[in-house]
This record gives sequence, structure tokens and C-alpha cells, in this order.
Amino acid sequence: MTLADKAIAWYDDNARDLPWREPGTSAWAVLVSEVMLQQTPVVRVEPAWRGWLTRWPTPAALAQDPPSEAIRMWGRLGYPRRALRLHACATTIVERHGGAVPDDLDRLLALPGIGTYTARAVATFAFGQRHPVVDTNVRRVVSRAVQGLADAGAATTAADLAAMADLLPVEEARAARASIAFMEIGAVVCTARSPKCAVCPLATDCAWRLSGAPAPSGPTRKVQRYAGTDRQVRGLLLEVLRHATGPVPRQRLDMVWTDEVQRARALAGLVDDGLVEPHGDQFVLAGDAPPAGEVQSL
DNA sequence: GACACGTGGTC
DNA sequence: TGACCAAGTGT
Repeated sequence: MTLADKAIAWYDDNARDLPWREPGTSAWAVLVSEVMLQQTPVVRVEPAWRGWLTRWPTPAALAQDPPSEAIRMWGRLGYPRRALRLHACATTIVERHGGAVPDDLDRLLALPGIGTYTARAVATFAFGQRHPVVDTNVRRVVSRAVQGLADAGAATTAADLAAMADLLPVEEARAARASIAFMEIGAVVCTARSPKCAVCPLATDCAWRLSGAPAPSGPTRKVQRYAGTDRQVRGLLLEVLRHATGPVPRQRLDMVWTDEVQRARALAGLVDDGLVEPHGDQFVLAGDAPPAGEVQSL
């Protein structure tokens, strides 16, 4: 049995019941799940995903609403630029692909907010194609089981994809199944902090285990601080704008953070990113109605 | 390749 | 209790 065979056999019996894995899930729903799952735990994505798909079952439905509604619906999932990009995705899919999520890698990759991982994930999980799909879970599993290293080093896309390609079964459907299986093992068994080697289907082949499960060697990847950063300020500003029913005066935004320089920088960043629109001294989420009386430019 | 980019849970 | 971690992308 190959590593992929063992992973698939394990997955057949142990896969979590995640809603986007149910047969018949649309490519759009899969795409939305993949974007939401970027850097975000499954438990927080599930309810958000259901709400999103209930409101916007198709790209066309989302494209009919302004970006501001997408940003509101995103709630506190984090990285709200993803909501904006998902909206742009929907618009592009309607305008350039007749409302249907494209099924080939290049066209997926061209969509806003869809990078190497997500394009491959959609092509594989929504359309059943055979592609290496490499996320942080897969990188960790391959790093341990194949390379014998405690942790994956910095991402090196080409090499990571090649390493995964070597493990992929030839047959298309099995290849797709192997990809999700390796991801699942990384997510629930071969975890970052305390891998459950006792129940791992790859344990008997795992190069890392076979060499005595050595501790990680190199420098530890640095974790980005959050408290006190622009990101925190952006989050506070956006939180106010999400709940606003109309334009928000600058004075209202001034209350969320005392450091004026940082506050201004964070707000300017949100405007730069297209999440927020300034109307004189008032602000709205992108696409929301401007202050009454203002002449809208075309 | 390094950084910026949210948020909340865990140990 | 603060560091670490969670299906990345864009610059």
C-alpha cells in the first residue's frame, strides 16, 4: 500500500462530516468554503458558510448586492478583504464566465482572492480533477512522513507541489480523494502541536517517527503580533462601520483608538484596500449609500 | 522571501 | 498569560 492508499482508507472511515463535502455541493459553495477556510478554523467557518450560501446561493446572487453587504455578512471571520474579493469573484464569474465557476486552473487562478492553493482546491474538490493541493496541513504531513522533519519550513510552492505530486495516485478520482485525505490527516491527526501518532494511518511509514521523532531544529517561525498593530485598529474601525446603518462621521471613528496617527493610517489603509469609502468627513462600507445630498459621480 | 492582513481558541 | 495556531493571498 502506498501512502496515498493508506490515507484514503483512513479517510473513508474517519472523514469529518463537513457540509461542503456533501455530494451535490455546488462549485460556488466549495469555492466559498475554501476562501472562508483561509487561515480560519473550521468551527468558525461552518455557520458563516451556511449563512452566506443561504443568502447568495450563486455568484449572480452575490453580484447583485453591493460589496458592503458581503463585508457585513462576513461578520467577525477575520481578514475582511476576503469578503471583498469574494464579491469581486462573483462579479468576475458573472461577467466573464456566464455565472458559472470556471473549472480549469488558469481561469480559477485569475479570479480575485484565488491563489495557488484555492485554485487547486476548487479544481480538485469541486470538479474532481487531479492536481497536487498543498496547504499548511499537507506541508506538515509530507514534511514529517516523507522528509522526516518535525515541521515544514518556509513554504516553497514549486517544491511543495512537486513533493505532493509524487504521492498522488494516477487515477483522477483517487487523486482527488488522496488530496483531501492528506489534508484531513494534517488537520485532525498530524497536528502542529501534539500529533496523534497512535492513531495515524501513516505512522508505520512515517520517516519522522522512524527516526525517533526528533524535535524541530531550525529557527521557529515567528508569529505576528496583533495587539497594538494597525490590524487591530482596522478591525475596530470596521466593526463600527459594519453595524452602522448610514454614513459614519469621522468623530465616531475617532473614538475607537486614541493614537491619532495610527488611527488615520489604519483608516487610510481600509480606504486603500477598497473596504471603506470616504465622503468628505463621513465614511461608509464600500458600496453603501453615500450621505444624503451628495452628488454621486459616475 | 518577507510582510501585512483579523479573530478567537488553546495550552 | 502570552505565544502559538487556524484549508492563504497579494505586494
